[in-house]
Amino acid sequence: MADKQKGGFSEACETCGSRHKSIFCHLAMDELALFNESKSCMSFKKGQIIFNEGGHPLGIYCVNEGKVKISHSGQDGKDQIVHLAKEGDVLGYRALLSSEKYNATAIALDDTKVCYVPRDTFFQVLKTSHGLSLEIIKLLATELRRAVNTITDLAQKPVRERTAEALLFLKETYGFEEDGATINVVLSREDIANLVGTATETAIRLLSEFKNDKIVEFIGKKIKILDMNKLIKTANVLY
Amino acid sequence: MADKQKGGFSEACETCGSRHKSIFCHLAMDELALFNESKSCMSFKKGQIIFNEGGHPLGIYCVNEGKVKISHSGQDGKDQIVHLAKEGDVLGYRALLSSEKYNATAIALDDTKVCYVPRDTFFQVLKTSHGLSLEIIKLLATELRRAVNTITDLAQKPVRERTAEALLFLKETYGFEEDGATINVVLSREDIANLVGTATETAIRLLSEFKNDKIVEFIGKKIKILDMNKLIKTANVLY
DNA sequence: GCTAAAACATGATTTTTGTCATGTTTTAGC
DNA sequence: GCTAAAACATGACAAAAATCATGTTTTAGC
Repeated sequence: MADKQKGGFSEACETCGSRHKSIFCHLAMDELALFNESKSCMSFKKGQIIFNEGGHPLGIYCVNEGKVKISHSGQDGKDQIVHLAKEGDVLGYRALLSSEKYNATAIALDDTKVCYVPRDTFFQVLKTSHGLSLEIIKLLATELRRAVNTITDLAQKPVRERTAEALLFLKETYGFEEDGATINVVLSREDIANLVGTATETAIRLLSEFKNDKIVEFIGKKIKILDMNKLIKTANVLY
Repeated sequence: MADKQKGGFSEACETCGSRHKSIFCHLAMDELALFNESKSCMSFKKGQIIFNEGGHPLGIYCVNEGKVKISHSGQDGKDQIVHLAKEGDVLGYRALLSSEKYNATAIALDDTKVCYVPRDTFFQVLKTSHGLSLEIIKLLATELRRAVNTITDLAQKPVRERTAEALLFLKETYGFEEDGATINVVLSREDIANLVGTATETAIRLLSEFKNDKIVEFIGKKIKILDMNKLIKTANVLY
């Protein structure tokens, strides 16, 4: 199990660096203090489950460090990756806010540290903080727009374009290494396939093609973009 | 152009029947009065555009009567239908809330009556009404879950299953006629294809197959479900 | 360092789906 | 009611993508 602790790596919510990147950026000091009193800090090793589809949400998770994939399971058990989270991202809020079970599973892609804010504290602050409501509304609205764009892509674009687009998305989400070209995340080919929405073999083949076309190069388990223009062209997006 | 008027078919927001089905169900009387003062009533004929992708939202639309398709345009101009609205639904709120341009176009499927609440009034009420914030959050959260499920379907299910599912969705959204079997909406084959996410010819072919399999029957421009069990099985969903 | 499992790779084949072509039916406007 | 346009339909074919099979490489655990 994950290491659940009150002390450990944790610092106070009031001084937390991740906060400024999150929906809690505008909270007042006394509201942050409420969070701080009741929050737990948790560490998850690579591959560990943070929460599970079908489970009941009892709080929200704030990613402090690390990377998390959020995937939704189809009928035959095949996963579709519907979100990739990083430091500053909040997880599990959608289910909590609509009083539903988790509609997806969150798994750490890296060693990950999260702060867990229990349900009651979250709602208590939500009740008084209109700013938080608005931040949540904005976040949901943005996610919804992204989802609609993904729907259109899945319905209309061929797998090759979507695969190229996925690489651009990974770059947007996790950025580059110091070399300014290697995408800073490790995903298996299966994960990439589940992000693109295709068979694993197809994803492998297309990535090999991209390599042959000198669009990308594989550096260990990471992908380095050699020709951004070609990649954008292959993805068929305005950039 | 649409007939924009202050009087006409409109009744007061305070007594509007559609309100109870909408996110405005918990508004106080004085808040409703604010809406009522500033709202416009508009009528759109079948096929008319209510708002256009890329345009700037200046208010929200409350559907009073009629049916509306909301579609997002792909690169090659092919539309993807991302939502179907009916009485009580609110349109255009996502773009307004995230201060973005419209990400989709709304077109009347029927002769449709809407109430238009200008931006400022909406935000004024939103500022004071915590209940409205929560309703909007719930609505967005529900839409987001639906979108995630659609994404998984598009990525994983074959067109035949998705087409059957689309018919079930149309039934859920618009219900049956008095006969208890005919889906109460008229959509062209192209619209159905754009809802399913497939080519028009493929949608036509699959619907013909469903007819041959005695799953559905075509009554004029409407679709009658003859064998619900078979349809559910074809859609491959738990129901 | 050895071994089993997982991940990656690639070929062959089949299935699914889209595209193109063509013809018929229905609808809307004069 | 006539006519043009749109919608519907269907066949033939091509392209895309999934599946199945098999082999190699890498990784993780003892």
